[in-house]
Amino acid sequence: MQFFLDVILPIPVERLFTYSITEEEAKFLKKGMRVAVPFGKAKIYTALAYSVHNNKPTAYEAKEIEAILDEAPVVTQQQLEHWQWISSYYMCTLGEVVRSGLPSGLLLESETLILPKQIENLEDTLLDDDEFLVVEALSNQSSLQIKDLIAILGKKTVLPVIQRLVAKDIVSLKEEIREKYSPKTSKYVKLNAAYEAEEKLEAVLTQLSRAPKQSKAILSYFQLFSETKKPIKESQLEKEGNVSKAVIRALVDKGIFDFYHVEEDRVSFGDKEKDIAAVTLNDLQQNALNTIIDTFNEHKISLLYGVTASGKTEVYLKLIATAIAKGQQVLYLLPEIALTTQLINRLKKYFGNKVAVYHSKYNSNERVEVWNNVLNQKDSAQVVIGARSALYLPFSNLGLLVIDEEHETSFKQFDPAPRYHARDAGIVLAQLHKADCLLGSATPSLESYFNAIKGKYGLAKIERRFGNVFMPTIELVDIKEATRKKRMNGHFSERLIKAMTEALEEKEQIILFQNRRGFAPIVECTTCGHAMQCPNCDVSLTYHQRRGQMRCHYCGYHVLQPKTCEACGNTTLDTKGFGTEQIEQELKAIFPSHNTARMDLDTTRGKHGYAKLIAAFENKEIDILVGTQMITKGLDFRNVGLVGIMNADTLLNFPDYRAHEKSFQLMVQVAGRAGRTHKRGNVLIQTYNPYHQILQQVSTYDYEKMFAEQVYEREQFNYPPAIRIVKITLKDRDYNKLNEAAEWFAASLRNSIRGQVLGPEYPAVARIRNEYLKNIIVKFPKKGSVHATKKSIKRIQQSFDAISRYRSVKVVYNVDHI
DNA sequence: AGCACGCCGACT
DNA sequence: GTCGGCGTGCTC
Repeated sequence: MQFFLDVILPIPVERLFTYSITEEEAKFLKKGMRVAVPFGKAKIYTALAYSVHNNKPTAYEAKEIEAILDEAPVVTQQQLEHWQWISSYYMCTLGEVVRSGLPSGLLLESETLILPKQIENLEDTLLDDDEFLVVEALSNQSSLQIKDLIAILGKKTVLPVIQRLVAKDIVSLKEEIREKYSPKTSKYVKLNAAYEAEEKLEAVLTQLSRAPKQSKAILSYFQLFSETKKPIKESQLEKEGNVSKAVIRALVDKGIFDFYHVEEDRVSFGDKEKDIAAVTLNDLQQNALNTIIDTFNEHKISLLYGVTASGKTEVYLKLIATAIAKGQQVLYLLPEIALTTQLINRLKKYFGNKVAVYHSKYNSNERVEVWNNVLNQKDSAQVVIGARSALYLPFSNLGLLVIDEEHETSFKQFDPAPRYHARDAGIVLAQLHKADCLLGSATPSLESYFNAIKGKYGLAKIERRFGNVFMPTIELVDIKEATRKKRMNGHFSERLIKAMTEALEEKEQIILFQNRRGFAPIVECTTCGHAMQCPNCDVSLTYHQRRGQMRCHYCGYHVLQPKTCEACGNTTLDTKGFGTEQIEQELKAIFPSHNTARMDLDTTRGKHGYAKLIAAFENKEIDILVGTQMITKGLDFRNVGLVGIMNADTLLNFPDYRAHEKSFQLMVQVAGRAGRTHKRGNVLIQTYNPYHQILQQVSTYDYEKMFAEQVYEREQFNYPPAIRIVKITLKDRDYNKLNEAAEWFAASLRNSIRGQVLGPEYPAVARIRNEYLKNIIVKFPKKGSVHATKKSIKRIQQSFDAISRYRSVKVVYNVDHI
């Protein structure tokens, strides 16, 4: 009897791949273990074991697996079930889900190594220049990687050289898999067992009378040990005991001290815990909590709608504590930008070392550690706080899922497949685990609120701020008139400057919101109107003042800013529009004696960039902070008296059916940064159109009205939540081929789908990285055949792929696209 | 996704 | 004349 294994490879190919295995392996292997398999010409890939069977493939000879990488599954059954749901719902392959779900530290790939075979005493005439360079490099190093060769030879095509050398039997090749994950160890020092008895120790100390540093080291060791009652790290003895490394080593050499290594969690926190019982809820919070618990008892999802600074977090804390007490795992999902140290510290304060963090700024090793801790149900990862990718963790005992800032559109993954929405995928995950699921927001998404008032979700509200602080006053400032009368100071109206001056006099801090980074989006010639375009994409280049560059935000193309207009040669270049950089600059001119800072993608790069800015603002080193979206999330600043929104119109005029909903949410969230304690805060919104319905609704915090109006509009124009949407994007370098292909695709869809097919149409940016884009939108009713519709679409793609002329056209699906 | 094979332009 | 560009097809 022969045995075979079907595996999931982390590649965008629909099917499973079959490998041959021995009977022994067949007995050992379980679904969810990793195996290393040869795939393609020579590479070794990590694959996930899916099923063992005896059906010999007929069309090909199955290869043998290379190795089994795990003793026990690293991916659980429930996870696989969830991943399968993601793959089918979001129309991508299971392999793509595996690729984005498994931390890269667990997904190893082989690397080709070039090893010397016979490089001694070679005739120089046997070798050409490239070959000689390789041989010479190999006489110094035991092996080379392909990337080394590229560097050594200074060119990309190194394979022919390698092949020639292999043919001449001078080098050999080897595929090596390297485990990327290495546990972190710490070096500890302990007294050798032989000296533990007191008299022995005294003898040693007398023996060391002529080595004062060494005897002092031993005394320091004992002092530290009696203080902490814990094992002593070498680094600790070095620092706190004030002992040099050389002295410690000398003692180890004498056999008095021993070194030993202990594996350590990189992501470990202090164990100081505050008692959760000390958190008291006010009546509003308590009511909300009770409502939530009631809905959980009905096995329903719950939506917590609490205004900004109403104390939603305390409600979460109580629920988390309950789940922990039951021994369950908890997942607390947040949008990436809201994952601030502020919030993490708050959680750690109550749950101490039960809290693990999982997000993209964590490196591969740290992620693997969290993964393993969750898999093994370790206490140290009982509460996971993370960004959307934390959904992929191997929970087996999930009791509570909290999705905070539920309305955030960044929960939807945009670029590589799977293009999943963490809120929706999270709800499915919770149902799979029969876990409680709580969505929280100060400005719920239309979808969730829609579900709540239809009774599908439970709804809990907190309608007042914690401590009865008033919601900030919102004032709309008409800048159309001011602009016409030339009474604007750059982008600042007189009203805003006055309010800022007052706030600064009161020693309050100010936040200014501008939803665009960079200095100015476009540099335009005032003579001919020409703006520089990106050569690879259909967008204007953006001016970045600090580097004096014109940059493309889509492909990264950049050039130095030209002095004259490319088109007409005039020097009348002028900036149009404005970003955070320019606001900051104007600010410095208007308020030269105050400290200003800017917070956007550019200033928060790196692991700690963000935290530093936040800390500086908290410590009141910064008076005025200019920022993008980033400042709206999860930050709880005590001393902000004024918030200014520089230009509300750029938000409202965004070409997207969600623009109004998003503007409302963003502005209310930004406004919420003001006056969170004691004094009532102020918000100024500058706009050209103060009578816009959304601005009116923002200024009165009228979510209900916004909701009713938007839902009505969506129903009228056939948009979610009334219906469902799949966006299909086709891409190709060939403009004509793309058009033809897109028409073909759309026509086929119209033929076979019950629902509306819109397009194909060019998106706002119709070319990116030299690829032309065209979108087709499919709208279909929620009721009925969501699954069937997707199946029909997939079927059409199969016929599409069979047309050889269209082979190069890439098709991308975006289900529930935002 | 990678990677090899295969066919056409700009240059050691 | 080659090197290297990327279109096309395949991977158990």
